[in-house]
Amino acid sequence: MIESVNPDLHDALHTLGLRVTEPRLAVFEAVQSHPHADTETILDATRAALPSVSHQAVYDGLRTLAEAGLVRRIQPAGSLARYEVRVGDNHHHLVCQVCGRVEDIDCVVGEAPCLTPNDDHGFVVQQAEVTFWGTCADCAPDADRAADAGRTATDDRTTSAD
Amino acid sequence: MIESVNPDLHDALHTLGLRVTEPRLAVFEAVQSHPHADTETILDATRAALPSVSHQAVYDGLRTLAEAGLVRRIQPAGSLARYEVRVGDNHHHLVCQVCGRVEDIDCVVGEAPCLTPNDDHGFVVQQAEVTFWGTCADCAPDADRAADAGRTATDDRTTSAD
DNA sequence: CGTGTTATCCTGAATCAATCAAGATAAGCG
DNA sequence: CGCTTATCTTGATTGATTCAGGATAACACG
Repeated sequence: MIESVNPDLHDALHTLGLRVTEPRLAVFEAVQSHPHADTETILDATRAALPSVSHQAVYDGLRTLAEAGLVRRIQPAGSLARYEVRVGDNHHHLVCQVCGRVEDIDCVVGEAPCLTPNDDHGFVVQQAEVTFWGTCADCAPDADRAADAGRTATDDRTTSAD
Repeated sequence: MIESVNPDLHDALHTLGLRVTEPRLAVFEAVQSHPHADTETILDATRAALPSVSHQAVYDGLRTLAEAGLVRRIQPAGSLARYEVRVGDNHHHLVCQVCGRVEDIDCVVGEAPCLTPNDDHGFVVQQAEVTFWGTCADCAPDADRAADAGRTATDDRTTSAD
């Protein structure tokens, strides 16, 4: 039922010693076609291709693919887990504080060195994750309306590395 | 039972039209003395000062204080909600992927401009949050042992703005 | 192409942080 | 000091995620 058998994915799973199963392929395609979708959306999308797939197989597939590095799991504070297939390409996220919508930020202005902590507290740092919090265009009108009551000069504030 | 009645906190609550209650003061002090603690730890710490306080009052107090901007709620992926009293001072976090321990990073090397997205997708960006993922000193031995089996040149990789 | 091993999936139940609801209490104004 | 109502208490509920045991099928091997 999976029309496009992704050869790269097949090989990647195989190389990692993981079995190539229909649920896994369907879950991967669902993530691919629904970037930043939460688990329930992935579940629905997976069932569109493989109607009989179980709830558990999708959870398990997402975890396995994430651990294999084939999908990336993100979870902005207060949000459900979300998944995407873009991995290892140095991008970050922009999250709407109103509706939770997520967009990709290909890179930040500036170079990687700016993402080095000044004191690593003895940690071995493996990754720097940047999340931009804001209000998306669709939700902006609501925010404007709500803010109209108490608009002040502080609204001029835009990005701050807070 | 609250030995040190924080005058600043008292005023801040009052100015915001919020009532100054023992549970709120105790919750604030618990957060202050247990940086990055999760809700259960805050609950226990609050009860050390105010034994009869309810579960709900602590949840409510944390939410109220967070909405008032008096405490900051952070929630690294896969972790429970954590709280801290440092607000508005431009700092970020370093999270251990093994034990979940959180440390503060006062600032990143480089300037705020490096934390401006290159394409805001129509969002009004209010804040940039940086989370460094790594392994803390206490957990490092475990990681070393686990990695010994398959150590490769890629282990040289340190920070990347991934 | 058969066969065996076991990773993976399915069904169904459990977990548990967090939230909701309704009545009781007390903060703070006049 | 008394009134209003924000806040707290008690108790139940939600809901994403995980756990468990038996059934199925991927794939290594002969």
